[in-house]
Amino acid sequence: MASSPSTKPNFAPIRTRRAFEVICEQIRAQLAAGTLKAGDKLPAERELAVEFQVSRSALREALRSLEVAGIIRNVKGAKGGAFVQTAEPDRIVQAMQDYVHLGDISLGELTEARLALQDIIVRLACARATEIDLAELELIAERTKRETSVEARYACAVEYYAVLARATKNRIFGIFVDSLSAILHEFVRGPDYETLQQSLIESRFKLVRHLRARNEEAAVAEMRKHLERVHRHVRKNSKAAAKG
Amino acid sequence: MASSPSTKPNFAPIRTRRAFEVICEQIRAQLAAGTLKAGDKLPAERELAVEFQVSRSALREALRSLEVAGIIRNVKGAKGGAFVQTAEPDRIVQAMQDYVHLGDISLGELTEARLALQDIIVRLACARATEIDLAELELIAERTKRETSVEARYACAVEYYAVLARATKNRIFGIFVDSLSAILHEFVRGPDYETLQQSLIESRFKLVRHLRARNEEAAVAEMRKHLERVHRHVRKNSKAAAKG
DNA sequence: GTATAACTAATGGTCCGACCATTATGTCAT
DNA sequence: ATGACATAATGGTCGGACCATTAGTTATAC
Repeated sequence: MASSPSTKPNFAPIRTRRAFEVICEQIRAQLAAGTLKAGDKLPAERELAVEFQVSRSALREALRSLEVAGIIRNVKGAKGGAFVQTAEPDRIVQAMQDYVHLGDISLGELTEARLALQDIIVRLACARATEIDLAELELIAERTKRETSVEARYACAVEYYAVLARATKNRIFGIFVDSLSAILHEFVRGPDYETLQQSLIESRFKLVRHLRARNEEAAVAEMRKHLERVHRHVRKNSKAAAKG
Repeated sequence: MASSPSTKPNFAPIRTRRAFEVICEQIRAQLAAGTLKAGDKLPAERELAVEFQVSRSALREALRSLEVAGIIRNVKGAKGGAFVQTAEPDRIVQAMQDYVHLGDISLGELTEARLALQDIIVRLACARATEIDLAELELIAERTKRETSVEARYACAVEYYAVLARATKNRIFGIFVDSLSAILHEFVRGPDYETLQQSLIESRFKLVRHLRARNEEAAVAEMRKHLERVHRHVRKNSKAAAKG
């Protein structure tokens, strides 16, 4: 406001670099560079603190961040320490869940994304699913039929989608599907969910039959029909919850 | 191994619940329940520590986790504190990046996923893009032409994809695209990238023209052609890096 | 009166040192 | 050999201290 007009301010936003951030970056860099990889063990906290020339508290905050990010796992006791983890998509799912909770992502966006995503997945799975994949899908569908609790059957459904995604041989789709499943889980409860579940099982068998026949269009159509029923239910519940 | 065969072990994996985890959960729960929402300010650390009956260190580790997860932001000074953040997809992108670094997600998976994703996005954008969206896309393409540095032009490309994703009116796709852009960024460097960039600009204009004409198939075809060129380049670089 | 400077209080960031809980390993008595 | 016990390593927690930054308040200068 009171700046002289002759010189353009052009200030760069200063950024206080906290100790733990720098430590995290260094460790992440070693990870990207490959000097650190899954299974490796970091030195003990007290040792690392000396190495980085920070207090143990600051170092611990860095390790805690990395642990929360799913990069390391802290195990205590003798021969314990911070171990670099193998990749787990859980954190991505968690991040997406946080995002949805914090923001105003609508149910419509979620269901639309899922529909579009499953379209791709079914097409790829139709081309690439092995007999092992198909058999596993059938097995899960069979198991779903035998399960008694609503919760157990839902878990089966999640697994079914996950295995289907795996059949694409592309793990990226698996992550996306897992994330959406986890988020939509919160909306799925309702009075008539149990009867819906029952009627969905047959659809899962049909899908496998289409996949085995490599009938892409029929498979996609079956999945769309399937999901649209689920989403109708979800929307109804959501509306009921908003009213109640 | 040495367990008695008469009794099935069936042990539940015990889980040491650390203080900071419990704190995180409670705060996350309040978030999901809506009692905490974006913009709210948490009590001061020393105060919260008393409330949770833990030491300040333990509480700080919890806050640090939440900050790393993008849920809160710690601002210091008087009237500072932990503020609940508005939703930012950055953390999801970060989580995906970590996953790729840690795991063995191949370049092929990344490019395939991007291709499939952009297919959907182009189709949706074709149906829903407003004139404002289209004008912005053109503006970015124009700006790309004027930029001189490779890095600046790449930033324009990322922005172009982001705006295109926004044109779908579904933020989920935006997140996916941002994530893949960030990850693929690492692979994009190379000797002849500059000449490639130049030749890609025209393709961006063409895509906008197809979108404006609501010609879905032409738009999808243009995007596929565009991406396949980029991915060929990326693969070549990747192979060169592996050899070198 | 107004503007500037100095002071004060609140708050996150860091450090230190201590102790606890858990775990692996070595040791010793039986 | 085997089981109980001691030992050491290591993460988890605690409490207190001080620093740096920031917003508000008060004093001072003009």
